[in-house]
Amino acid sequence: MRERSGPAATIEVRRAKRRFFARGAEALARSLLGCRLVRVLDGGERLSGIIVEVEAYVGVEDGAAHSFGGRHTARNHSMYLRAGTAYVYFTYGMHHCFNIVCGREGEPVAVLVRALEPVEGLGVMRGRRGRVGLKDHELCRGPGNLSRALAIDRALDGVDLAEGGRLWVERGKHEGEVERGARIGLGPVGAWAEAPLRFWIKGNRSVSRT
DNA sequence: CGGCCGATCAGCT
DNA sequence: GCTGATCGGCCGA
Repeated sequence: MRERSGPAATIEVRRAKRRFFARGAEALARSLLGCRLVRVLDGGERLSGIIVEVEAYVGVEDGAAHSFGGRHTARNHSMYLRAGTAYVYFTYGMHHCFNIVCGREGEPVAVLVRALEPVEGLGVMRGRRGRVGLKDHELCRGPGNLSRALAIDRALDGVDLAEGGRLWVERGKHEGEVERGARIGLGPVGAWAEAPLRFWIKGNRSVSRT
């Protein structure tokens, strides 16, 4: 069986507006697959990739979410801002994870973007990853790697994707099947550990796990 | 290929 | 003091 090698999606150069983000995490997660995440660096370099893997964190009832039980701290404050806000947090002492806030205003709901298929700026991404010999499909595979490749860190926590000039989403469609399964890396959070809230494009090589 | 583990630090108990 | 929405190197099979 042959792996697909073409791009995962057809992109329209149409920036996602507030309304696109203002819905539940599971619905947004599915719709983000096939969209393009675009990042413009201070120097003007443009980096982008097609979103191929996401996880939904559905709100205060979600035992695996940073906002579980209404927890509201300095770290997760962005989750309480309006839909379309970036929630970027630092974890394991060395990695950043990039999320898109969704839901109704004030509801701490978000989608974690776990992997991209690189489209623009692969050379810059490769340099930023700092590891030699990476294949294209490894550049943005995994939430920490994606953040590193696109220069996403806490400086972007709280920025508005529906307004901002350095980070946004372009609507796109993909043709592959969507698969779903348990989210990755969760601790003992009961039934929430098994909830099938991770979504990915079947067969795409940039997906972190299959 | 799969499991183990260290890195490294902010947030929380 | 412990743990984590991770990653990659190392080890053994």
